[in-house]
Amino acid sequence: MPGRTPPEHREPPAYQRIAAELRALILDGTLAPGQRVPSETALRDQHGVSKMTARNALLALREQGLLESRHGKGFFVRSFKPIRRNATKRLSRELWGGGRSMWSVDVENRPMVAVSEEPEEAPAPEAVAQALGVEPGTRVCRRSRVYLVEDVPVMSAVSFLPMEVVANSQILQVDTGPGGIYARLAELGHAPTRFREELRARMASPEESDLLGVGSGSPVIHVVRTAADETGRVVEVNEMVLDASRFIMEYDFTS
Amino acid sequence: MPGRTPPEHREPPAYQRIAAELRALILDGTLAPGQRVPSETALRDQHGVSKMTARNALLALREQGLLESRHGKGFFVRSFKPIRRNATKRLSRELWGGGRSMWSVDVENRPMVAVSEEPEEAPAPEAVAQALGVEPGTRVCRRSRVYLVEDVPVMSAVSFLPMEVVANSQILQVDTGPGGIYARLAELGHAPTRFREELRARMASPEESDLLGVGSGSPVIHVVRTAADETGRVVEVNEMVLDASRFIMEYDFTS
DNA sequence: TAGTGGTCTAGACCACGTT
DNA sequence: ACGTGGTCTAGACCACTAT
Repeated sequence: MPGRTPPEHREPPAYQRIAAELRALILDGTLAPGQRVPSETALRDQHGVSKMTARNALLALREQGLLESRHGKGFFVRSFKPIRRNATKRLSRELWGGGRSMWSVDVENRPMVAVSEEPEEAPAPEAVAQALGVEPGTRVCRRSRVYLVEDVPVMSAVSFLPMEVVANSQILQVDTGPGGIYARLAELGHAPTRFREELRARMASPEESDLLGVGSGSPVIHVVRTAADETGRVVEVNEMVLDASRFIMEYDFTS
Repeated sequence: MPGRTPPEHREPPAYQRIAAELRALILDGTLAPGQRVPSETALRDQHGVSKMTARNALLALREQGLLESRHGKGFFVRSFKPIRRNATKRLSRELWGGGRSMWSVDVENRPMVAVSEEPEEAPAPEAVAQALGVEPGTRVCRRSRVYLVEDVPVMSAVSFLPMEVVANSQILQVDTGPGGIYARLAELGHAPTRFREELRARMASPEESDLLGVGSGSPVIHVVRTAADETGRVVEVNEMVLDASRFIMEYDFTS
């Protein structure tokens, strides 16, 4: 006879009870962000369950984004200090006067620094080629970079630009100079003025969770920004992958 | 002596091998969306592992959003037929002429129908009160609804509107009439013209995965839309939770 | 009744990180 | 050496769905 706890009518499973208990401790602040939670063995002893059941409770919370695990160290309460990213800066002040926003915790914007790879000439992926209006496989300028906040990567971005536009410009250098890509595009007579951002949320792939340092099973935000100049010519396609737990995306617009 | 497979130098765990195998079958279409994948016991026999290990492979894929499970029926390949939601309709045609978008698969927009609850007068939650510019706890009009596509819920939305604005209007009825809330607000002299959407992605809470019918561990998109009239007065705060696997969010804007 | 997923046990060994 | 998470076994029983 296995030592099962006698199931009362419609009792939730043990791992959920344990998870709920920890969840409460996290939400009321008893377990603070960054802090270690009781280990698998500790929970096993405390609750008189097997190690697997204790572990299941922790996994459930990790899946819900409340915990992260570090091999050999423990499970830790994840902190959510969101970075506000407002794509429509020009409009926002005009419309809202700077104030008034939900989730207004932690607005102090810590600096975000970009670490760029060497730009390269590469064939355009299918979808990018279509957006740029070139034949699939056409060679385009590819710029890849990772953004860090407090030395941890929070976002990766890959830009694609048509070679005819950027040829012989500083955009082909690692350092694009003051104002970045967009300033250089403006000097080339292709100032980007029209933008579209397409946005999805999904689970991080193994590579992405590795790159962004988030646990497997964490969500990411996948953004494709298409930028066109005044004539409607697409001059940049920028594919971004963001650690969803660190960002709030803001868009302002009018009727 | 337990019957472990002898670990070669740096071999990936068995459940990951099995998961990778299934993943490949899904990605190359051998296992089509909606189709059932081999059961836990089938995988156990096929790969000579324990049931728990087979199950772990399936759970990993579920966590990555590739599978969903139905108790007593099986694990099924999830289908991704995205719904495009363009919040900035007015601008989009103007800027992009209707065409050109990434992820352009499955654009045929299946109709989305709303099922509304009876509107009610309720105290405004903290954040909502702040956005509406009223005292916390002030009673406001609360409209809750669920949106269905092909009879499955894909999004829930709760709107909050100031009582002074909507008093004695059709907005307090279940059926708001042609054009919906915004048309009524316009008639009341408060046509919403300025919008902000704040957007986060995170794991679904247990209640949300229940409501949206997504497996535990699926991501949702959490949007708060703030709408103001010409004078800048906030006339609606709309909190939406979307099944992330079903939506592509589109925003168009200018420099 | 049979097959499926969901929970659970009581162990085991491995890999990682710290002491 | 020790504590931690990560993987795994060989069973068991429960709950749900179908036949």
